[in-house]
Parts: sequence; C-alpha cells; structure tokens
Amino acid sequence: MAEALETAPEGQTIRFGPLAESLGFLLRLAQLRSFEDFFANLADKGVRPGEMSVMIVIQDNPGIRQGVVARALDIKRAHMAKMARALEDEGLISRSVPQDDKRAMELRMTKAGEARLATLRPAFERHEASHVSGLTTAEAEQLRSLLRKYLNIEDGGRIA
Amino acid sequence: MAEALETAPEGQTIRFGPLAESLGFLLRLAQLRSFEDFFANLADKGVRPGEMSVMIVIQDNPGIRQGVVARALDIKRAHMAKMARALEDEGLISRSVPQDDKRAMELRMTKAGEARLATLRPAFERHEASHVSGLTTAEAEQLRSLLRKYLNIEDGGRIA
DNA sequence: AAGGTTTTGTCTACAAGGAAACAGAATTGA
DNA sequence: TCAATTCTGTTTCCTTGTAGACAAAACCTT
Repeated sequence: MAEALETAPEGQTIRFGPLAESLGFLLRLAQLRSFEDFFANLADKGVRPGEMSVMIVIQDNPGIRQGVVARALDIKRAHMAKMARALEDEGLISRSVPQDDKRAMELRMTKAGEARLATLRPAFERHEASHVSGLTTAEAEQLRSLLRKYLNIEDGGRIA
Repeated sequence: MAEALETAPEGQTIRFGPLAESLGFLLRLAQLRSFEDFFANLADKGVRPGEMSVMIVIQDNPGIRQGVVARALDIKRAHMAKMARALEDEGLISRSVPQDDKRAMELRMTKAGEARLATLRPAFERHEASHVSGLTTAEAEQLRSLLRKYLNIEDGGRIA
C-alpha cells in the first residue's frame, strides 16, 4: 500500500493564494478535518457529531425546547424535528408538551440516553485530545478562545 | 417587525457544557456563521463558497488537475466532477486532457472566468472584512494563523 | 372580544454532498 | 510482454440537510 496522506505527490505545492487569508475557507477546512477525526474515533459507536451535540445540550439544559436547541446549535428546525423524533424513537430522549404552551416540545434525556452519553464520553475525550495534536496545549486553548469570541459565546459556556 | 437576532429571548442563557470546550463544535458553528456572512454579502452574485474557492485555486495554479484541486480543498472527487463540468458549462473554466496522461483533466480559467472572479473580488473582500468585525485585527490574524497551523498550511499559502 | 400577526413544530418537496461501482488509462511486476 | 494493480474521472444511487408551505397555538392591538 502506498503512502496516501500526501495532498500532492512528491514535492509539488499548491498555491492557495487569497484563500490562505480567508477565514471562511480555513474554517471549512478545519471543520472537515475535525469531523474526519471525530468519525475516526467514534464512528463505530454509531453516533454523529450533530446527535452528540444535541444530546449534550439536552443533558445540560433539561426541559429545553426543541427550537431553542436548534437555534443554539444552528440546526434548521425542520432537521431538528427529524433528529428529535429519531432520538426519541431510539429511546434516548423524551419529548413532552408543556401545559403553558401547547405548541412547544420539551426535551429531556432518558436513563438510557444518559447511559449512552456516558458510554460515548471516553471516545469523545480521546477525539478532542487527538485532533489538536499539531498544536501545543496553549495554542489549542487560544484557538478555542478566539473561536468563542468570534461566536460571542462566553467562556463560561453560555451564550450572551 | 420584532428583533429576531437573539438566540434566546430575554436573558435566558443556554449551557453548552463540554461543547464550549469542543474544538470541533466551535469550528462547525464558526463555519456556519462565516458562510452565512458569505451569502449575505455575495449570494445575489450567484456564487457559492465552493465554486469561489475552486476558481481561485485554478487561477493561482493554471493547468492543475481536477483531482488535485479536490484533494486540496477537501472536495470529494465525485462532487468535483460535477462542479468542474458546471463551471465549464458556464464558460468560466476550460478542461483539457494532457498528452502524457489521458485519464487526467487539466483546468484553466477562461477569460470570462477571470473577469467573473475580478467582479466578485470586491464583495469577497467586503465579506472577509465584515465577518471578523467582532475581533480586533490582531486577533483575526492570530485566529487565521492558528487555523493554518492546525491544517498544516504554511503561512506562505502553500501546503506542505 | 376578536381579528391579525407571530411563534412552534411538522410535512413535503428538493438540493447538496457522499459512497460505491465503473471504465479506461497508466503503472508495476513477473 | 502481459497480467494484475493502481489511478483518474465519471455515473448512479443514497443520505443528509434545506426551503417553503402548513396548522395549531399563543400573542398582540385595538
């Protein structure tokens, strides 16, 4: 099997030109690289990044409404509806209609969901540690901090 | 019309929990935010981020092969084939088979393509400037630099 | 009250991107 | 030389996410 990790064979270099200065472009590439690592570490667990993040948010905000999760994670409501139903069908979350607003859907983790999340946690931690291996610890934290500032997320982990 | 920019109404905060420390999560959110700004600034121009980046790479690497572009930009070959043909149909790029490898496809910008890119450039610059407005100039450059390091892209704009 | 507006979740298309298989060309190895 | 393997682009099918319209509920605003 040949070495397949080279973006270009031999010493060939590619000029990115203005792209190398484009934050959007760098973000897209970085996000793809990160997700690649995510799948490498926990694809066999049958979970995808979106589901993982939704479950985490529900766990940390019991009874949160479906649309609020969607807005927080930048998931379209239509897509959120499918995901929520799927997670419910898997028995990982429960959905209930609050009395004070019969349109809404309140989400909570089930026992099975909590257990599932606990199972995934180690692989998730491993992933988080592994894909920043090219950066020093300080650089990684600085990168996260700058992204939080860019996104207007307070360092405490809330949104303003 | 009501103010619709709030992620959560009133002072309600959302706990992101471990997500706020997850680089992959932050990258996804940042990428979405960035693309949103891209579309806000140049959607009416009828161009999408992927096409833009492909055209820029072709312009800066005339005669580059299709698959090399795909690998550099992390676009799947199947998708690249569609994009390349679409750009060719629009008359923005030309595709030619080199004599030394009849499988390959060499890509070059056409005059029309160059002109198109020149037209887009101002809006693109505006976008690049606008969506980092929450950061200082130094912070923005630091963020780009850290992302380049994460991606293993040399600051000169080439890939190692 | 009561009519109009907004919000919430959902449904039905649809578009974008990915996986897998393919054909032809190039390369390798006996 | 010639068969087996690898590479390149393409096609087809499928999954994922998006846009837009919808119904019901809540909220205004007279």
